[in-house]
Amino acid sequence: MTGNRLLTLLPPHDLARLMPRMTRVPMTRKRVLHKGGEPIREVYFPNDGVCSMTTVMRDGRMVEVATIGSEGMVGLNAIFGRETINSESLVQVPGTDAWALDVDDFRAELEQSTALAMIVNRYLQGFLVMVLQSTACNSLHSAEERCARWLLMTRDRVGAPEFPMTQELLAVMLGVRRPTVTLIVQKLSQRGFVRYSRGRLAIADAPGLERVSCECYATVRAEFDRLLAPLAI
Amino acid sequence: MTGNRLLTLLPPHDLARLMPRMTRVPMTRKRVLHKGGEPIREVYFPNDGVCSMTTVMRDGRMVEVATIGSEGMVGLNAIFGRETINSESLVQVPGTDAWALDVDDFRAELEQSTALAMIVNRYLQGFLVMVLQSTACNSLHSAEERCARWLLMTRDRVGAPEFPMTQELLAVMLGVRRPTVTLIVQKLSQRGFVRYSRGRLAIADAPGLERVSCECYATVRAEFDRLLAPLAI
DNA sequence: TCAGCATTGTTCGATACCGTACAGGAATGG
DNA sequence: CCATTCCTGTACGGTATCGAACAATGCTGA
Repeated sequence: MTGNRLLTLLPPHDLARLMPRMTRVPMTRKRVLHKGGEPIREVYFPNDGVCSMTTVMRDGRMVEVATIGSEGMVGLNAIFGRETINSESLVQVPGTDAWALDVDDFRAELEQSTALAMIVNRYLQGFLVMVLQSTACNSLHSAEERCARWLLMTRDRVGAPEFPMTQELLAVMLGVRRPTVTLIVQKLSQRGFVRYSRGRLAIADAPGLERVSCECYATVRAEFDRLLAPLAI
Repeated sequence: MTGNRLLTLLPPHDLARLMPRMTRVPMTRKRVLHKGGEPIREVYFPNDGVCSMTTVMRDGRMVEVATIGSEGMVGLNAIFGRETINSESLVQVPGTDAWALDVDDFRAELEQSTALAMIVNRYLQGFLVMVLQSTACNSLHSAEERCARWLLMTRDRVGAPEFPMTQELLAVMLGVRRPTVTLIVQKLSQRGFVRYSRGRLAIADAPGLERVSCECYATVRAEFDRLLAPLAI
């Protein structure tokens, strides 16, 4: 049916009303879901794969500010209105598809369905914690720690220990240069935590990887688990 | 009356209903408004001065994740409930006082007053943009650029080009060590952008400081100005 | 099969910042 | 007025990461 965690939490009745208005869009790599500066037309509920919300600086440098997978939605700020904020969202790790919903439909549904409003509210809460933690993380933790964190987060979201991932993309995620990523990945390989070959990354020793990752991984994950636990709704 | 921008935006009737339930708390330096891990009891609307929302890591290292002054409120996440998130809020730059409001009163008022809900919603929007921008900023910009940005932001919030500020605090704000701050401040002094002496910082050449600051200063400021413009309510 | 492209590996010097330690000056409180 | 505490300046070697090339490898499509 759907692999998206927010949609899964919806009561069947609410979900049934929503489904006819949603379309499937393929989660192909590098697909741009929201372009910076353009109004949001649709919001997306990924069933798998991973999307990045990025900020683009004036000099063209781009860096990830938030990661979104099946636990959330792309275009959260549509709750505030159609205007975009200074950021761009795109698919980083490909998946099968995401549910796309027109912004107006989404906003209308938020009014009608208290369940959806509550779920989106909880996701917003988790999203905020994630971004706050990332802010601290980026100023205190090394590129290696953050790399390990990102790989673990991605594994959780794609639901598999192996996924396509170029070092170039990883460099954008972490806000470092690509050669730095090469060094880090080599280091992680030598210690047996990951295996890497030409665009495919496999996590070989997750507990080991978690040891070299910073605490931000566990913190954010615990928060999402708490907020999006089925029973809590 | 009040110097807090959110309260000022309230219609007189709504503000009048709120005032009797608020108390003044002095904005003395290092005063802790929300302790990490403890439930939020009150939210605060600063009239002046600057507060920091910080994240504390397991090893004790602390770093600022958001700055709050008279343009906002401390304890925004009370909109989600009483539970704290993994962060601590305290006064960084002293001011005269802030309005304190009991969380339950705040939440009740959010239900009753659509004006307050709308204003808080707008502040949330700005807050999110600020934190997202900071995430990117922390991973791309140098300590010097971020320092200049922080000083300009602080000037805007205290409404004066001179304010008390130790290098130790500045180091926590920026997530760097104190000796690094010493070097940066010396550099900014030599170029005539700031004057500094024992706990007092004065901005001598704001346009100059803005030139060495990263673009994040202007971006976030423009966003808050847009969102909290009186006419837009 | 081969050309072309995307991706990865590697080098180099340069620089920003760390970690730690210590010393001196200014404010503060008894 | 003295002791203490806070704040600032400074030093040092060490490390992470930059910036900018260039080489090497594997994929892909004509």
